[in-house]
Amino acid sequence: MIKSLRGMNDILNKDDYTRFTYFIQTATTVAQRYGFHFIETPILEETALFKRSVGESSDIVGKEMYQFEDKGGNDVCMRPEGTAGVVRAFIQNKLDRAGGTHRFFYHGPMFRYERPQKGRLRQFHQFGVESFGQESVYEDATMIMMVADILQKLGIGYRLQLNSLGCKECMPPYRDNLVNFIESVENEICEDCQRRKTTNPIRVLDCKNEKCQSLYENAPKLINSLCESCESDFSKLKKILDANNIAYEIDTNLVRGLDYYSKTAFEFVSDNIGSQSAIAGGGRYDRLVEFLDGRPTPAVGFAMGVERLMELIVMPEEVREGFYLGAMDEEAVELVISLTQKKRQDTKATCEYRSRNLKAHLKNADKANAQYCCVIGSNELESQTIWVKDLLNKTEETISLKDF
RNA sequence: GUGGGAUUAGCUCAGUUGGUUAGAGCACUAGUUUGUGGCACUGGGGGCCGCGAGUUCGAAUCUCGUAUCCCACCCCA
Repeated sequence: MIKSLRGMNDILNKDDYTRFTYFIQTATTVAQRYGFHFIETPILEETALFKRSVGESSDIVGKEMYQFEDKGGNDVCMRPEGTAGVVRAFIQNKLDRAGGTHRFFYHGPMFRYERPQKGRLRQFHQFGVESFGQESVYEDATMIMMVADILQKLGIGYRLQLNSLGCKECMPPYRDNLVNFIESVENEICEDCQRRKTTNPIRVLDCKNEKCQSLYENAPKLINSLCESCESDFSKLKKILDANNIAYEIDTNLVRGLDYYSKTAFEFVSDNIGSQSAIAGGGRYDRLVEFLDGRPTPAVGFAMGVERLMELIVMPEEVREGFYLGAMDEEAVELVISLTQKKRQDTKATCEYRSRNLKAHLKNADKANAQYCCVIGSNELESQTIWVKDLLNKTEETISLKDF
């Protein structure tokens, strides 16, 4: 038997597909209310796009990409995340030159060659949004409120972690400062941290090793080294979140794994889905458009992990809807099919192709979760009527076919 | 990539010190006398016991390999 590849799942059982579609519908509705519109970009992109945007020092690009040469000899990758493609499309379509604000939302599969675990798949789905052209930190706050809105509508509890990664003014000096500090304790830190020192020094701060953590207690903190503009934006952000009743915790060790982030960084985490606890994450990336050869354009965005959210969703109760039709006489089957077809123009309608007794039809209608069970037997056929029972209100009537 | 646990019906799981035709609940399907659903009762279908080797008279059960899922690390949504 041929099976799906490791870490790549089908979404086909009822619990999965109802949750998946409910999530996409809910998130789409919210994003549209915030004035975002749909964008779809290719799954396959030139490898260079991800190397330049996500960053070669990141694990995602360094060891997790589905990268190969296509038949035309191009070095291509299946997208490991969504932002790079949207930024590429933004620049390619010259929206960076058009000016103004451009807001997009997208959803689709992403690919990372990781060791699978609960909440960590090789093909997984993200819902994300990107906003271009807004320099204001209020846009960052709006992003966070949008995530909170979506989660609230889905009945999902969360903790929000917040940090500022600084900008090109305050980050580099801080980084040098931190590297100096790391060198001062270099002999005592773990191997991973020694590697991080050169690849991505900020990452040492959230090392899980207890010994490292105790050494880093005295490490310089970026939050205390922010420049005036970053400091003021971070205060504004906290203030606006306070004003809108969004609870958060400052996590000075929060470092997003993608190199393009600056200033605001945030992560929504859940304590109920195991160790892969990040359910949404995002932040500002003011320099990425320029990195990818566009005109400098401020931008901010986030992405949500659909599979991780799915099991947390509190699903609304299923409601009875539409019609079920059946025949109790072989002669009536084709009439039933035509009537079902007619009903489908306005609502959900299903029918049974076999002629069955009334009890069987009522059972079927119940299982199909229809509100109305409609049956035609020999009596109805003769009088050109149809028997209709409302399964919800337990009422029934026989009506003329003309009025059905 | 490293370490650990699991894998038996569509789903959730039993299965004795290795011993006859491998079980249950749910789900599916058909009936319970002829036109009234959810409930109940009675039948029925459905298993290469993950896959491949080995030990044995005999393996779901023991050994090894392999695949997948799960847990932790790592990483991140």
